[in-house]
Amino acid sequence: MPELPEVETVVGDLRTALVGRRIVAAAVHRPVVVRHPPWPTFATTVMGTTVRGVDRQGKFVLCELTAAGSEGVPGVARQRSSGAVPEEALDDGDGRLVLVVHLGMTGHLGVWPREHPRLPHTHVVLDLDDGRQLRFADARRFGRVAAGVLGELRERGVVPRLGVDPLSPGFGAAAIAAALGNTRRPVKAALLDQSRIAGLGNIYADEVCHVAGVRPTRRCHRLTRSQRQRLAEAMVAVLRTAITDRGSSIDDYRDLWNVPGRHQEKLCVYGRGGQPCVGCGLPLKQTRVVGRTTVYCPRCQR
DNA sequence: ACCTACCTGGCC
DNA sequence: GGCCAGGTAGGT
Repeated sequence: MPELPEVETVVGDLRTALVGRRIVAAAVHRPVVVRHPPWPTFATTVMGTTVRGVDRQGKFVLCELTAAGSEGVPGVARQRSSGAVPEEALDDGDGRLVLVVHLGMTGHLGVWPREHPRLPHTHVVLDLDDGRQLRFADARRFGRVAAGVLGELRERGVVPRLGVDPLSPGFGAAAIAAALGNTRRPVKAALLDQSRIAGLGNIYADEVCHVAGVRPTRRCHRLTRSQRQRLAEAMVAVLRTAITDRGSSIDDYRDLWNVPGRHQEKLCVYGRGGQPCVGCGLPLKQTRVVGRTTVYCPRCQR
């Protein structure tokens, strides 16, 4: 399942593959995956645009597009045509035209030569000016694509308000710890709540709790200062390591070229219910918290 | 703050 | 043949 590290991996690879490329054709084979604007306007919105940059907000992939035909027009083309521009230099304002992709559970973005056979369940195909195609495939169709001005997409709820991004340079451990809040809900609920903390899903929420030594069932308002601090630090450490490993491929996640990540082998608790804890050897407990399968060590996590 | 629908491949 | 996986939206 694509969570922050998988999305970050895809975003980095997309940046290399797409920046500077023009979208010369757009085909939607399964209109229901296009969240906005209604097909076929989606196709005309992206057609003829050039990709200026690729970044991420939580699990949302944002490809910044120039308006069609605006390349080289003074005052419209921006001073960052090289593609080697650092991420921070990108306009993160709501005025930019963006192609938005959320991968949901089984969504996949691929970049392939036009003649390369398509993966099953390929719903959207964008032809690029280098003879390759950006393809969106998704067996379970929980994923969505959209295009438009970011501010309008926000107003329409296509891109929701997201909480702090644990890897954003703008947020330190204190801000992340505060974002957990003081509710009586279990800490796992807060970790999964994208409007508090953006980017964690079921896999990394459990891993973060394990590394922090906190039970996923612990209520937020009962967290000690030190537990909050450890959770904040664990988020950064777990997510960064997973990104280094190019994400976790449990069942479906693959990168742009269909290559799996390698972090699944390093997961401490996810998918390991009943197996011995890497810390103490006691069998890991598998339960259900806020409707999600949850695994933790009853000794190492309090 | 909770519940259910959405979806399909994989597994018992 | 039926159930389960889970991110998000939308409803109560």
